[in-house]
Amino acid sequence: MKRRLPSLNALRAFEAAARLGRMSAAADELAVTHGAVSRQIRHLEEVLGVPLFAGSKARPTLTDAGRALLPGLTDGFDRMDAAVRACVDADGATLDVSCLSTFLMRWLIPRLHRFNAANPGIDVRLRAADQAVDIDRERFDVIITVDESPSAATPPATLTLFAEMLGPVAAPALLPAPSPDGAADLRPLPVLHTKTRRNAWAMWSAAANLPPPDPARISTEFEHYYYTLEAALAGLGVCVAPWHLVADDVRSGRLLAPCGFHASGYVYVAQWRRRNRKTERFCAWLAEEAAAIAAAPQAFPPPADLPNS
Amino acid sequence: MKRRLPSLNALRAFEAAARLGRMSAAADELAVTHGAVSRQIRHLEEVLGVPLFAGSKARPTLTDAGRALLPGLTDGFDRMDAAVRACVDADGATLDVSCLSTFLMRWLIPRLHRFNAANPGIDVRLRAADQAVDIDRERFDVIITVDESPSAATPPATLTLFAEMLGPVAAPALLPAPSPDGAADLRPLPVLHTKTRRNAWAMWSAAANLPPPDPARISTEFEHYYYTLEAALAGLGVCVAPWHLVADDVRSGRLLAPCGFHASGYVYVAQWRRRNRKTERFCAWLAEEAAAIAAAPQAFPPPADLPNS
DNA sequence: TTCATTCTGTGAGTTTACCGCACATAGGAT
DNA sequence: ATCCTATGTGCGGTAAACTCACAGAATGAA
Repeated sequence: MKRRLPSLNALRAFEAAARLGRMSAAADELAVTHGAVSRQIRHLEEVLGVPLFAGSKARPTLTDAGRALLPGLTDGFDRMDAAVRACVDADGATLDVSCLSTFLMRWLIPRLHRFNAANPGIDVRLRAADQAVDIDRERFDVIITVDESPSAATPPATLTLFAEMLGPVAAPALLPAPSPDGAADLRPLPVLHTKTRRNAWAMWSAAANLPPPDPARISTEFEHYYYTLEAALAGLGVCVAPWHLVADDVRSGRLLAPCGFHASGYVYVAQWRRRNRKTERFCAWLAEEAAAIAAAPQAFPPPADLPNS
Repeated sequence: MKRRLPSLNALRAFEAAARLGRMSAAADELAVTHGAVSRQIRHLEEVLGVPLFAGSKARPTLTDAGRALLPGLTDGFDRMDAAVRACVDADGATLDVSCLSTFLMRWLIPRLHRFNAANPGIDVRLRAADQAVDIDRERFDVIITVDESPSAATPPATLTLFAEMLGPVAAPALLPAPSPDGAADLRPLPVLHTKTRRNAWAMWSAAANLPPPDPARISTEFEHYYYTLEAALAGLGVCVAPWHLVADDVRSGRLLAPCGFHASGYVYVAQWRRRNRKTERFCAWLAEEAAAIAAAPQAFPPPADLPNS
């Protein structure tokens, strides 16, 4: 006897609302508006020909029919969810990674060829996401982000990659001849800012215990950190950059960091929900790569008055 | 941990295709085209990041991932289906009845008040359906139809209501004074036909062993049997009518049936899939009502040459 | 009581998912 | 070789589903 299921989306909306007791809560869980849930449930009631919720509009309660319907649906959805999880945990499925966009472009992608070479069977799918990603809702295997508020009720597994170290960098062509100790005078240089991280200079100055640059100095603001770094490389001015994003450039001499780097307080972390072979391999590789660039020249003795007047 | 299910419709399409082994079969089951199933599965593969079918296009086979996904989905959908069935079987739900439209209007609806009075807790929802209704696919509790091809592999439970008895009827005002034996001369009357049942006169003439009306006679064709009956009642001519639809009119004298009625071979039946309290009550009531009108005057001696020249 | 808050119901308008159609493509069978 | 069967896909249309904004109704606090 064939199945005769009503709209699956309506069933899902009802299941969430019935389980949580409120349509608004279901709307949150399903990432839709309460109106959408309300309509879906009404539609389901019409199709089935039986009221599922009753009582006051502000505090609806399940009817007998609703109570009869709920457990089977919850069970059914749970089983389907388990099946999907098992499927995407299999080795053949891609490894989905969410990552801060600048980190993605300047750190992860340049190194990823090594992971691919070592793990030819694992297909990595990258996605740039600069706003907070809800690891409970989105289907990512690993999320690389900065640890700001470790307040989640059930915190996901977390691998600390490294603490962010900030320091001013600029192209060598822009700087006057460095003094014998390697320091250079940054004061005359234009200052580069980034719209999405306006507190970069302030964070650095607090961490380095040095005054921020004079607001009166020539400055340019870019939409994206990636542009700012490119601008610094192109010799447009000096910007505050995280060590891990410029380590290769500093080591190769494409950028100079005359003031060294200081911890900003941010910590880069990789988070995951389910440990499987793919996730383990990737996180292990991340840890290796992170360790390889960990030695930031934070001990570099900065000239006392360099960055500002 | 919240669920992270991909599109439910895509999951359903995959489940059907994987279970049946062919996308076309899934398309049949889901009552969509094969293209729709193909797209849904491709979409699912993209979202999950894992191929589910492989092999030749003409004979796709499940991948390991697909095999891992299928049983959980089947189980989940089955549980949901069971929950929905239990819910609609509950007393609070409506009783959904599909019915041939003329039968609905001229037989079921006029009698339904008695069912409602006797079963105030059961809400009947009627739907007219003149083409064949697949009781396995549509969500009806009872389907009233004519038994034509009892060839279904797993025939549903069936209640025979009565055999169809056909006979010519006309309004008394249209007929000349009847002869002493109650017969009347139908020959001069216009003949009423129905588009959806053009074989009515032929069926009757075969059953009654009388010649069909002369095609040269004045005739009118109506779109729907209901109109034809109304036309006969209004004195527009003579039509072949099933006894159960005109019994009340004949008994009250609004229609005359000078030739009596003869079995057409069609049998009216009620079918259902799941027996529950509502279905039982309704079918029992149907049987009662059917029995109450069963006595068609088929023994009425027709004049040998009445209907035709 | 009265007001503020919270939650659901709903009309209007918009987006998007989904589907059908028609054709292309590709194995497998006779 | 040719037919048959089954899936892949571009295009276009439609209905489902959603958002928005507002209304209505119950709860709790002042």
